[in-house]
Amino acid sequence: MTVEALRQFRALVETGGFRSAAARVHRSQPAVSQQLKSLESELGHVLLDRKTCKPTPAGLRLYEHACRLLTDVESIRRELGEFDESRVRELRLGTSDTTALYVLPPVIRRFARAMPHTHVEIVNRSTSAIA
Amino acid sequence: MTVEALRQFRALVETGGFRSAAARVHRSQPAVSQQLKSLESELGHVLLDRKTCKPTPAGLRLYEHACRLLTDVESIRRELGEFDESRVRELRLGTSDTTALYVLPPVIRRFARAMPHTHVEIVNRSTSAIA
DNA sequence: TAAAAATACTCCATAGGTATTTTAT
DNA sequence: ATAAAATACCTATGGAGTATTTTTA
Repeated sequence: MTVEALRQFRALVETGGFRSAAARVHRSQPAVSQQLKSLESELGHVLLDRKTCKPTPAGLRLYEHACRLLTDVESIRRELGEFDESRVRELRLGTSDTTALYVLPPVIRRFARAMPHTHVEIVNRSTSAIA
Repeated sequence: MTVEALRQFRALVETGGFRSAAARVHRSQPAVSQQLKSLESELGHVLLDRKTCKPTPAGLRLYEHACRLLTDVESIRRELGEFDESRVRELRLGTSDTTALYVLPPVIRRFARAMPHTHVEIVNRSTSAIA
């Protein structure tokens, strides 16, 4: 049972559909299907009625716990986030489309992992404008 | 931030050492080191003083949240577990040492994943005794 | 028949393990 | 000198994606 699975489950219950839930949590629809499936097999219960996308009794119980738990996770993040001292919070970056498309993705991915607290903003303009 | 990382962090705080924490959560010592490291980089704080193995102020806050959250996870498991109806709960298995050593591990792994609620008990005896 | 969910498959990130080095007592 | 933690490296698992099939309204 991962936090991520619970996030997705909450989205399922609250949006009432796999596609909508996927959109809410920024995942693909099959990813949400899979997480639900593994959650169900771990807990040993069907959690969601596939016709109506409404939680079963067991699912409803889980939903309530999940909300509490996720709220708690968010509050941890907020609380420790406020602790923050001197720290770069934002990086603005100007590039051409080509660079943005072919060069940046892996770079940004690594950067975001190394500096999860820095918000990255990318602006695409023509090469000359950027220069 | 995963539930597993929080479990390990709680063990670190409560046992006051990496080796002991690792033993408590059934992981290797480097695994615990790594999880702590990634937790710290995600939350942006040093959480544990490496000399004393005591939590920093931020770590202490996290510890309190972690306890609540983990208790919650356990209560979800317990609550939904009690829901259980007709279900095989135990599988007892007799084998030879050779089979147990060379054949069973991947089989048991798959089985345990597919049937997480069935407790597997393995008894090793000589082939003839098992027969 | 159209929309939604499930399945098949592929790939890659990451968690965990062992072996080893570094650090601290 | 010894014990503990960090680092290096490797492997395997599983989570997520795309493409596709199946299901249902």
